[in-house]
Amino acid sequence: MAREKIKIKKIDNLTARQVTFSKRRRGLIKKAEELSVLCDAEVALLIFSATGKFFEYSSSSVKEVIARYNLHSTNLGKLEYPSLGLQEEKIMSEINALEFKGARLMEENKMLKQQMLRLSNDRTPVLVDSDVHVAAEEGVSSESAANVCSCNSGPPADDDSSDTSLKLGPPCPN
Amino acid sequence: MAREKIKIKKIDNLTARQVTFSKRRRGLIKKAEELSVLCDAEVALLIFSATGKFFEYSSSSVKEVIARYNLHSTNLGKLEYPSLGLQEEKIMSEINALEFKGARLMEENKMLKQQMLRLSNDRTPVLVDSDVHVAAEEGVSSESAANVCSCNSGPPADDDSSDTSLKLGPPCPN
DNA sequence: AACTATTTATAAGA
DNA sequence: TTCTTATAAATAGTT
Repeated sequence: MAREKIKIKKIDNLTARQVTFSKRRRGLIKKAEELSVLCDAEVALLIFSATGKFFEYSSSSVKEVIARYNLHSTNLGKLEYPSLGLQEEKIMSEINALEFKGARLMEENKMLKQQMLRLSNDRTPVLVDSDVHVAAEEGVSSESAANVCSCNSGPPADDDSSDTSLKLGPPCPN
Repeated sequence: MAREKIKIKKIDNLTARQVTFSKRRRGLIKKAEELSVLCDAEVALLIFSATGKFFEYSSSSVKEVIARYNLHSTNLGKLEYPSLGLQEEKIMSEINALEFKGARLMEENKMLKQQMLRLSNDRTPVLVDSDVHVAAEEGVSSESAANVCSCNSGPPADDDSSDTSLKLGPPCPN
């Protein structure tokens, strides 16, 4: 959208892609904030870079918005429970919890398959995170299988975290 | 950003606010999609209008992105609940279905870990979660590659878009 | 990180 | 809501 028009497809050049990611991420977050302020809307924006770095914006707190999302999708979505009284909220919580577990398992599943691919393709040894747990046995533990994704987790190696405009909800302890 | 420059504060006039919401929401979602495509990023955007209408965009599925978010942040508190004496068949079957899906995923993940362990034993030693008992049974059928895909585009969502259910492959015997 | 030539987004008005 | 259009913003390629 500047010197030349571009096609919306994955940018081949890595450096160019990272630069564009940085620029557009800022622009997107700015616009998300403007929308929420101008129109009194609740907005949550979650972004994972290709290398696994995480960025977010939320007009309130991400957890709040997600909770609202869950209420919306569970209560108003596919399942129509016409006569559910308020006291049945706990059932909804249970369903939410189960859906969360399912989503987590899918995520873990995805990562396992990726690891598997690497294992079967690479000749070089692959370091596999040792605490990949099935996160649904009993209360989902907090020491999740988080950082199995390509990049090591650790403190974000922020290459361009010169962000000043992020209004974060709850701090992200990662 | 057009005929006149505006201040980023809540728009007083209701109609103007709604019009702006509509326009900017579309623009925001478009840019979210462009970011995810151009830069190979995972993006989820949740929007609630002031009147409670819900809009979303996600490069994969919202639940997946939220699951990933949860891996990065501290897990939500366990949603516990006392015994509910519910009779609602629909609810029970829904819960059963979710539990079944969860069990399947757990089982599949277990298999994946076993395969991975076998694979790595055949090659270079790799550190694998220890609570996987390698019982080397029948050759785990590789099942459908169901959930490996990660980037389908969310719908442009002009009204209430939904689809929020877990997408699982067809049931399998193992 | 800056700089701009251009493309986009969009505020007002119809 | 949709379209039009003048203007503000965003941004692709360059330095």
